[in-house]
Amino acid sequence: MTAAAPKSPEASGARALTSFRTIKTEILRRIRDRVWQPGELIPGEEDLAREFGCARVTVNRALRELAQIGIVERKRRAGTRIAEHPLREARLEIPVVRVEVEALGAQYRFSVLSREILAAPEAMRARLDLSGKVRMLHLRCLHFADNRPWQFEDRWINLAAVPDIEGERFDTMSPNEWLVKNAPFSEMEIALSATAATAEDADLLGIAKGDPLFVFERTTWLLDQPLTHVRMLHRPDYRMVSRF
Amino acid sequence: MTAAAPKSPEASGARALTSFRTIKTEILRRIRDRVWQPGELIPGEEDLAREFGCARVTVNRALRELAQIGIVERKRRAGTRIAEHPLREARLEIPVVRVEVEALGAQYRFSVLSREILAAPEAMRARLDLSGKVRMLHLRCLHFADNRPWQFEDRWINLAAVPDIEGERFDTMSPNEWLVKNAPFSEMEIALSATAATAEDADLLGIAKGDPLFVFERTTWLLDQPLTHVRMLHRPDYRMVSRF
DNA sequence: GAGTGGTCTAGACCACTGA
DNA sequence: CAGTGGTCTAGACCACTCA
Repeated sequence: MTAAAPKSPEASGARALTSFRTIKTEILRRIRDRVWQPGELIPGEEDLAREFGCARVTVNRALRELAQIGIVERKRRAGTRIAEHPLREARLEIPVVRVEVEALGAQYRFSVLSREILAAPEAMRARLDLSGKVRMLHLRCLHFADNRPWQFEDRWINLAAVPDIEGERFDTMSPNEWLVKNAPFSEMEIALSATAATAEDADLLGIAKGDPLFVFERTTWLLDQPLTHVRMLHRPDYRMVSRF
Repeated sequence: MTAAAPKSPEASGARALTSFRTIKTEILRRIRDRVWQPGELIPGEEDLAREFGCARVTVNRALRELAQIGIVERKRRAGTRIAEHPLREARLEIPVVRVEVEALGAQYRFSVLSREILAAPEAMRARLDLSGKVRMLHLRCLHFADNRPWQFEDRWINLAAVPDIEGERFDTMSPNEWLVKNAPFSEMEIALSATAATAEDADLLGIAKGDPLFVFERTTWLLDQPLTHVRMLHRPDYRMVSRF
């Protein structure tokens, strides 16, 4: 018997019947059809592998991915059970503002309102888990779609972690894009909220003071070293959507 | 040689050195240290496996997970390259409102403002990819933290997909929790935005008309069958945070 | 202590796609 | 059409945890 050949009779000539995707779907079906109820313990990997006529690793991958999205909960020794409270994770695509604007068919433009290098203020040090004296680059930018203000960005960058950015003038590439291109990260914290536009916000974004703004804050790290913190304000008509 | 024993000399007695986690970290390190630059093609799985002294599957898992979070991009035949625009995904935990409130040390309470069964309005059918005559349950609920309004929820439920909910009175369990417990889903769409409180919103949430509200909309499906659509409004001081 | 999931190895076939 | 990633098999050791 060859390696990839299915073992179960009903699967003859139909690889897909024992693929990890098929197993995921079948498990979802059993949950939907109440064969397995929330909170219920389901058979172990070994048993399922025997039932599906596949290797245990294949069942493992299916269950691992279902656990990742919160459909089942797995514990050693305790086994796998259908999640009672599927505290699911939503995945949000983090857009590059230029790409986002251009995807709407609008013309993208940005402007750097201010640029200064200074010691990190206490609040920023706390937010980034930094201590001691830290030089940071503080930038304030406005992004436009067809010359209409689209997003106001207030960013702090840890120069110790991203030294190359100190010489950048951002004539053609926005700080956002420069960082995306040159400073990959492995960890991130995001916070979403709504706030009322201050007089300055309103002036910059071309809206009225007190109008609702969508706030997107993001902090990133690479291997425990903080890179940047950014606060982005969007006009009231902005929607962040994700389907998966 | 036993199955799990590492092959590389430096790994003797240190399994972890060739684990998929180690490989992920090492790849991130190389990106950080500019050994591999954005856009660059990195060695194939086979080569890396040889270099790290591990099986190709192990490298595969490391790279697959890095691709999942957008650090690298993979294509058959073309190989794996460091992402130029790491359009990363943010992961947001979707909270059960009761759990969220109780986590703050506050007392949770909810109230069903209205409950009606009716044919789906056109807008809702479109949103849920439904056609024809569809019976839906429409619910409006208010959630409290220590008797202070916390969230206003406007929900539509597809009775064909979740028939058992028709008899529910929601005396003790909120619709939110009932669904979480009884109607697992496999697909979801979320939309985040900010809006100004209408007079009714303001009245319900105990804030002023025009105050900024954080809006969280969610639609869920199980195996292509739409389950529910919900629009949740939060008071201006609400923040949705996630770190990973 | 024993059972379950977590992970690794070695080898293989296959699908896709870019040179 | 050849090379790369995608995935599967079979077998194994190990870590954690619960009874």
